[in-house]
Amino acid sequence: MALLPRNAKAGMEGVDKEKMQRIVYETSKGSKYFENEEKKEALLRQKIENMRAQRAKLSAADLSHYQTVADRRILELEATRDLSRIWLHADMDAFYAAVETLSNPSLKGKPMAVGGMSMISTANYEARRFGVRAAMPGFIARKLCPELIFVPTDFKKYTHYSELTRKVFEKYDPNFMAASLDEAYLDITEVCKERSMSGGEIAEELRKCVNEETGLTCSAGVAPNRLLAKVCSDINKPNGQFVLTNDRMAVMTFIFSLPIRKIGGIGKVTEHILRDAFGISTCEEMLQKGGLLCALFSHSTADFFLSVGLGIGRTDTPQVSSRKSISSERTFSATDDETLLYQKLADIAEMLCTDMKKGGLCGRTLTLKLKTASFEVRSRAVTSEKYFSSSEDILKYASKLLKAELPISLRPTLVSFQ
DNA sequence: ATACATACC
DNA sequence: GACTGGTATGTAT
Repeated sequence: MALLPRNAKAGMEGVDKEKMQRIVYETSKGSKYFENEEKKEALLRQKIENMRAQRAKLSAADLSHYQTVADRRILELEATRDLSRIWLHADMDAFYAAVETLSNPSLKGKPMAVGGMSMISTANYEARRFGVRAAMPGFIARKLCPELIFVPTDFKKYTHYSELTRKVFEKYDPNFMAASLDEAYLDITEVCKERSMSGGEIAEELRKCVNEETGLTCSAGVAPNRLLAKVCSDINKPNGQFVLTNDRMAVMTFIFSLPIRKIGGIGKVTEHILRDAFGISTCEEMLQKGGLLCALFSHSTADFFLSVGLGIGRTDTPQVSSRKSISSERTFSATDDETLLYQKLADIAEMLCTDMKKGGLCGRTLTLKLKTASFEVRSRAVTSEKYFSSSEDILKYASKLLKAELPISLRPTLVSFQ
């Protein structure tokens, strides 16, 4: 059985999900992509089996030891709980699609997706009712919704509107953290205090202001930390908000019934592992099974799981760290023509070099990412003595890496690390 | 340092 | 017919 694609998004009530699943399945069944997905799922099942076996091997003494470890760690984490800050997570509603509708109002009310036949990056709410969603290939989306309108991606436009929203965010928190073009975290503790307003009142005002400045709507979550604020912004999407008060009991009540998949950082795979190997589906169960988690996961992963169970997240404002990598990748139809592969590599090297020059960046490690015709992904890296940034250097290292892989049928990529 | 996986938008 | 692209981070070796 295939894994479910992604979170069911808002606006999907009263829709024939089974029929949609079947269309998605029928459309991709038998493809190279599908075969690769099945292979990955088999590996995941294997990994889960291994974890179940490890779990079964734990003696009563082990279990009691790790329970003690978990109990102590829970107390330590609880001691770090900070309820003094108010965080707001702002999330634009169907951002790219909404921007495109703004510049072409005739799209209003019609199912529409931003992207093309190979991939969709955003679907508006009308399209979501048909099961169309981000990260779905366009040709499948069109099967789900034959009248779907496709609009090509235009990052310049989205960047412009993103800047408008950021001017608003700045007024509430000059140090706000941009998470992407359409999402940001704001520490609104000070502004709440200065203006004697609640987090919810600030959120209402901010959303109204964003709407006036851009014509777009957004949703907001207000909570004592960023992890919770992010969960909250999704609750009353679109054009809504949700406030979680700075009260330990309120936080615990909220988090306990929450499915773990709602938490940022817990994706499809982690959800599957925790459910099938440990019977964990809600955040409360993270705490209840804390001993097992401490026994079978690394220190940092177990810590993350336990803090999720406690509803503890980051409340600090880290200074903006410099970027750690820059990459350029392009997927093309599979070929084993070596001359063509080198040509593609040169093109990507050129694009990467352009981006590096633009950012005034250079790197020491070059990673060549290869996608085979069967959708398998490989990476090969070299680290040089000195930093480099010229397209000649990039191509020199990349060619060497590619040469070692030939002969091969590829649809590749190129990455450079710092 | 390298390879690969996971996650997020 | 067709399943992205950019960045960060975790885990294992």
